[in-house]
Amino acid sequence: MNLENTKAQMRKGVLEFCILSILSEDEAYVSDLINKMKDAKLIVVEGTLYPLLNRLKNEGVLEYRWEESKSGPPRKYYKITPEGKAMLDELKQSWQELITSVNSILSI
Amino acid sequence: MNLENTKAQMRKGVLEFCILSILSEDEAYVSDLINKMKDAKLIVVEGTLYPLLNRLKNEGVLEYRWEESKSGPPRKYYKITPEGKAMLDELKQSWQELITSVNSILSI
DNA sequence: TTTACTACTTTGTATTGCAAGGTACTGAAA
DNA sequence: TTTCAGTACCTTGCAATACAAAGTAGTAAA
Repeated sequence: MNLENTKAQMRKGVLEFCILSILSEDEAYVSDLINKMKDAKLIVVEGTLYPLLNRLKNEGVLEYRWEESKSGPPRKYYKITPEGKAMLDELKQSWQELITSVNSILSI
Repeated sequence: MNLENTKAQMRKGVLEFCILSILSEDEAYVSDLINKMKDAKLIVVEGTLYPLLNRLKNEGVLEYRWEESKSGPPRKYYKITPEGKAMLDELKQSWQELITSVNSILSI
C-alpha cells in the first residue's frame, strides 16, 4: 500500500489549475502562492513552483513584473493573461467533468 | 497554452483511485477496465494499465487469477484485497477533501 | 563584516503515463 | 497445413514533472 503517494498524485493533478485560479483573482509571488495553497490544505514547495510558473509564462498564460521589497531581494509578481483566463475557464469545466466522471465510477 | 496537457494531469491524478474503485465492485481484466473507464469518459490505454496493475499488486492492494478464454489467450482477472479496500476508503475521503480544497481556491 | 532572513534559480532523481513494438494463444479461412 | 485475424499480456524507451537539496544574491540588523 502506498496511500500517501496516491494522494499526492491527486493533488499534483490539480496543481496548475489551482495556481491559475489563485492568480486570476490577484497577482502574487511565490511565497504568496505557497501560503494560499497551504490555506487550502494543498502543500506545494518552491522547487515545484518556480519551474511551473516559468512553464506557464512561456505558454503565455501568465506574465510577471518585478517589485522591490523592503525586506529582501525583489519579488516576481505573477498575474494571469487573457489567454490564461480563457484556459482557466476551460479547466473549470474540465474539473466539473472530472468530478462527474469520478463520481460515476464511485457509484458503479 | 497547453490545455490538453493540464487536463491530462487532472485525469492522471485520479487514475489509481478509479481503478481501485472499479475493482472494489467486481473483478476485471484490462480490457474491462479500459471500457469502464471509457464509459466514464476517462481514456486510459494498455501501456499505462499493465505497469500500474503490477505496481498495485506488488503493494498488496490487488491480486489476480488466470481465467481461460474461449476467444483468445487466458485473461488476468484482478480483484481488490482487504488492504486495497482500506486504501480505497481513505482515498475516497481524500477525494472529498480535494474537492473541498479546490472549491475553496475557486471561490477566493 | 558577519549573520539572518528573504527570494529567485538550478540540478539531480524518481515516478509515471503513454506510444510503439513484441510475444503468444485461439479459431477460422485459404 | 499454413496463414491470418482477433485477443491479451508484457516490455522498452521517452518525456513530463514534482520535489529535495544546494546555489546565488539582495536587505538589514547585530
